[in-house]
Amino acid sequence: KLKNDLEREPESRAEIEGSCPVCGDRVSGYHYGLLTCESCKGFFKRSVQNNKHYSCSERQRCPMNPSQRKRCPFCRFQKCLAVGMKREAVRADRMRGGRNKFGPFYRRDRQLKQQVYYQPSTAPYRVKAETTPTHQPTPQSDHLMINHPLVPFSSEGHHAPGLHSEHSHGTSSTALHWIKTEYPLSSSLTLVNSMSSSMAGDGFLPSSPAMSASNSTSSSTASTPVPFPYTSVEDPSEDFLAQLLNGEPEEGQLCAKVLASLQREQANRGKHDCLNTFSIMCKMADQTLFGLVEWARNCAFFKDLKVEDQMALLQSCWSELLVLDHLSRQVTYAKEGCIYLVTGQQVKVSTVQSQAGLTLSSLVSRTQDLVSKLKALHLDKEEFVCLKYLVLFNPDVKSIQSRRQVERTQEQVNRALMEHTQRSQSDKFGQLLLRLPEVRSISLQVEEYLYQRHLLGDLPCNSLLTEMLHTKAP
DNA sequence: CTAGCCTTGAGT
DNA sequence: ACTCAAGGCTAG
Repeated sequence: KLKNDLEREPESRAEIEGSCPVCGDRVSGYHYGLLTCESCKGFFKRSVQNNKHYSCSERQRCPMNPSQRKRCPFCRFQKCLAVGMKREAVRADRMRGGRNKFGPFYRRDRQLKQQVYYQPSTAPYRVKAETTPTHQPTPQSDHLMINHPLVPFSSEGHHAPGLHSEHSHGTSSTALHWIKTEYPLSSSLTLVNSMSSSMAGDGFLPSSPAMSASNSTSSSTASTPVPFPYTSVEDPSEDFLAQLLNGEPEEGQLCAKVLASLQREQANRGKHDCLNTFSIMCKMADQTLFGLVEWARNCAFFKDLKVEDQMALLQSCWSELLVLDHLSRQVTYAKEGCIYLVTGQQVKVSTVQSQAGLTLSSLVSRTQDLVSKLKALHLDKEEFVCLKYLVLFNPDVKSIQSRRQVERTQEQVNRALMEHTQRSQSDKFGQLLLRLPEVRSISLQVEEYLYQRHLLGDLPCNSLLTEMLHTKAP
């Protein structure tokens, strides 16, 4: 019997842990944010510690597998970052042993995987037969789940001596609260609790590992400036775009995060106390919104703005960002006739339409129309980021203090988008910009719809969504 | 450089 | 006392 157990153990372990997301080799544990093999762990460590800059002699898409991974360190390192390995987890002070702050996340992630593994049929989310008899969590999304801890780590304190100076003392109007603190609504929402508990001490060093193009101004060994990964670019506008792109979150991680939060939500309620579909959608939107706020806070140019301006911009465009985000997800992932949710599930449009009321129904059709138009234009991710930036940096928002700065950024992005689109189709640029009014219009309708439901008491309380609806500028 | 194995040490 | 992710070491 014991022998049986001993024999079976490694099997199931292997199945749960899967293979290294970088090269496919055998996983040896959590390393720098997720489960990877021993060699990729070592490679990542060396690369970050020695501040390596590789380049690729091919077309930056070299195959990654155990036998070929040595061939192209550039592609290997890129893949490491792409799957979510964290530079912040490599210690600047080289201290050995002990645990860092990610420890709790590893534990949580392990638990989540156990759950998912042992109840594949209860599958990640029961969106309830009401609207979706059709979803099957694709094997691909399962794979993502397995390989990504739900970890949006943003800062590893680096316990660098003498670095914690700023704390958000002083001004704290209630409305400003959520963006000033490390995470929005940290007091009330679950998403955040899990992480703020262990990271609260750090204050908010913005620490965007994304971009710091300039190199070492500080010579201290702690807080090594993070090099910009793409160095070989011929065109300045593409370089600029790469910078914007660098802050884009990875869909797989977002998906895992949202799923995890939904799962926690459901765990907190009894077995038979299921949320209705609308509430689930709200929760998804809410989590997506968190992601977008997080994105904005860390993204180039935006993080240089005054907090008040950041707030004003986000409050004015959150719904547009949400719509845009939805659209990009549809364009890149959705199958024909389906709506692709952040969670990786697909719902037939017809199913939704048959259940939806008048307003929602029209909203869905308008959105789907826009999706097909955008699909026809073959938007790439550069173009989507630009649109997001254009929507975010809106100099027409009232009460903006650094209007010049916002304007300049908008112009810069606009120019980059123009140059980028000109090389593909004749008037793609114009076509793209022409879609923005519709995005705006849809987003307004969304807000209105949500507000109605809010008045009916249908919205889950304590959501960022609700808060946004409320702080709508007069 | 690579990658397997070894040593550390905070968190449990 | 044990765990297990960090860093270290070293043959190939």
